[in-house]
Amino acid sequence: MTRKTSLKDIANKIGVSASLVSYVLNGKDKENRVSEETATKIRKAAKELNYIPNLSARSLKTNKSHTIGLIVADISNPFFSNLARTIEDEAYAHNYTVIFGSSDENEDKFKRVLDFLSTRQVDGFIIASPEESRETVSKLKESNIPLVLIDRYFNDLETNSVTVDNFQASFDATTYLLNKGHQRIGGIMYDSTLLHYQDRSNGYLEALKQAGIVDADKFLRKVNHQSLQSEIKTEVQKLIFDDQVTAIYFSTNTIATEGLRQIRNFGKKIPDEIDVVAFDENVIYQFLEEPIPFIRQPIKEMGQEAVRILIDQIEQKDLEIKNRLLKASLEIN
Amino acid sequence: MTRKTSLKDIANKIGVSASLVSYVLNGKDKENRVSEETATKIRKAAKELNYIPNLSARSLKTNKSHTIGLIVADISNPFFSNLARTIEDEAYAHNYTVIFGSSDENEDKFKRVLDFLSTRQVDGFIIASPEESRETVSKLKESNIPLVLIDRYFNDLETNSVTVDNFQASFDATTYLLNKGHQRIGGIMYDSTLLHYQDRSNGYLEALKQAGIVDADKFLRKVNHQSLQSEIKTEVQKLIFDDQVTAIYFSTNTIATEGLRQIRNFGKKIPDEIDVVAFDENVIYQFLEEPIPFIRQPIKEMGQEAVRILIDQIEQKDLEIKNRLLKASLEIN
DNA sequence: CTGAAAGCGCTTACAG
DNA sequence: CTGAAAGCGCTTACAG
Repeated sequence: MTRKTSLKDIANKIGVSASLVSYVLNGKDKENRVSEETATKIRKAAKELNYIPNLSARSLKTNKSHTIGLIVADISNPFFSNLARTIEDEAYAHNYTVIFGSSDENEDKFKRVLDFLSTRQVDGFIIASPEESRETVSKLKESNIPLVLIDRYFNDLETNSVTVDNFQASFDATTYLLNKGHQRIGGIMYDSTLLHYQDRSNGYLEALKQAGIVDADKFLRKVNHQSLQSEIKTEVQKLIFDDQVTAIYFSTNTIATEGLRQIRNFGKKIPDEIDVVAFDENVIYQFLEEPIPFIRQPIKEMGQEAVRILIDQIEQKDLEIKNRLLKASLEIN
Repeated sequence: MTRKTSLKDIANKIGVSASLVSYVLNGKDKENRVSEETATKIRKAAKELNYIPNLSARSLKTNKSHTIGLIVADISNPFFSNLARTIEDEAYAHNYTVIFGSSDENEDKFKRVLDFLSTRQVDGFIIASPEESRETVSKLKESNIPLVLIDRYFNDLETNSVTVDNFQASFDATTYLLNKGHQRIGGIMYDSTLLHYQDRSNGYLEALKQAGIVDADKFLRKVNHQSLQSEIKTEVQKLIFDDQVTAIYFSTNTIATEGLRQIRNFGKKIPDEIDVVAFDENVIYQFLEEPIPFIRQPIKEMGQEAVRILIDQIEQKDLEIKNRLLKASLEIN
């Protein structure tokens, strides 16, 4: 295992100083008035010696790692893995690399992942913050490391964020059902303090209220993350048989998948007997008797925006705090 | 933005040398006979000053980054995102961090990602190599950086690998259909030079041959990655209506999803009119009239093994080349 | 038990 | 147009 070639090796080979090699290989030959001849020789030698810069050394000197830390709830969740993919692409395009960690929606784990990645000299973070993580994020912000929240956000915490208008999307989804004539519309949501989930509840409730429905929350059901399957089963059963709803709004991908299974499990036809709208796209929708309407989040745009905002701040091109609120659209087949 | 505290800050604060601080904070105080008293003072000061080691500096010195480069076909593909998750967990458990890139099954992109990550001082790679990448992987191997292939492999290229017995799994799946009395069994595969896909074809063919079926390959269909949807539609149609098959084996997740859609699209009942087995698990199977049998890959084990082998080699604990062939089991509900 | 020193491979202000 | 030098923050062999 031979040592990798360094700047100095190149410098020695052609008899110039390391400074010149550094300037040339970093494209700063013009501004440092390196002669074209020397520059050419350097580039040639670099190629011949198969030079790969040592980024640890560069990092140490410049205090920049060109690495973004991405923390999501779970990289194996399709929403987040798709987000990760667009973030990867955008980061690579800017010559940044992505290092990731999953918080499992758990504040403790989140803190550990954050600490771990902080050690790694990341230049900035893109974070989908879990419940109860306000303090941690607030501290992170105070440490002045660039930071963009994605998907989730906090009130009264001035940070960059890229989110979707969950309220409006839920409002639209519910309105769609109302417009089809439904009056008894169930809504299944996460029992969570995360604001973006609350926005979904509120959008649903507001649509019902504006339609003049009294006790708008009487068919709103909250389920827990940990006991999702059993709770959804119970709630779907109650909504259908006790509450006699004619439609249900499922406020997340996971809830929809389980909810749809249960509706069929209870022998009800979708959409004829129970009409349905879901948040997020899912392949399974194509395996129902009829494809159902769903809310599509602009995942690509979210990832791209987050990376752009972050890199602008890392490179100090734009330090203004940005809050991008993107639109999620209801897709009706 | 104040400068982060360094080893020297701690050393100065309590009036010792940086060496001692380094020893203590790296848990080498015993072996370097640092006095318990000094050690305690150092640990206390480190905590007070909120010391975070600069890993770039450490990397530069030790030539180790404690970072693993993961290259898959596409991080947003469920198989790979699940794999990524187990790799993340196992890496974190060993104090390693994961940096990733997607090759899009494209050799050029693969090379670019590899070059890009190589620059980042990764200690080793876990790679799901795309078609035509033999040369690139071979060169990488010669550069002596630790490397584990996952999911895919090459003949006559001695590298660590963690793969699944695709031949046996396909054989089992096909045998399952044969045992149910099917004689005309279609098989839809990728048209690919990747060996693990060919193993799947071969397992299917071998099962048919052993069952005494002549022209075993007459219902074997190969489809292209890029025009998957239309080709599968055509092939499913031909298999059902021209070839009168009574069962189909779908050799990947993606092929199965589209294939199942098409069977239903052509009005055939699963499994009564067309029986089916698929490679890989998928939520959609629960949305069919009856859940179908499928081959489950031991994703967690694959990820864990790959990380363990890699780290053993990085840390030179075990330099022997390892080829782990794991079993994928047929799940029948 | 402790400290001084070298050096990892870069970048960059400075001098000429 | 070019070179010498300092220094980023660590680790570690060596001396005492």
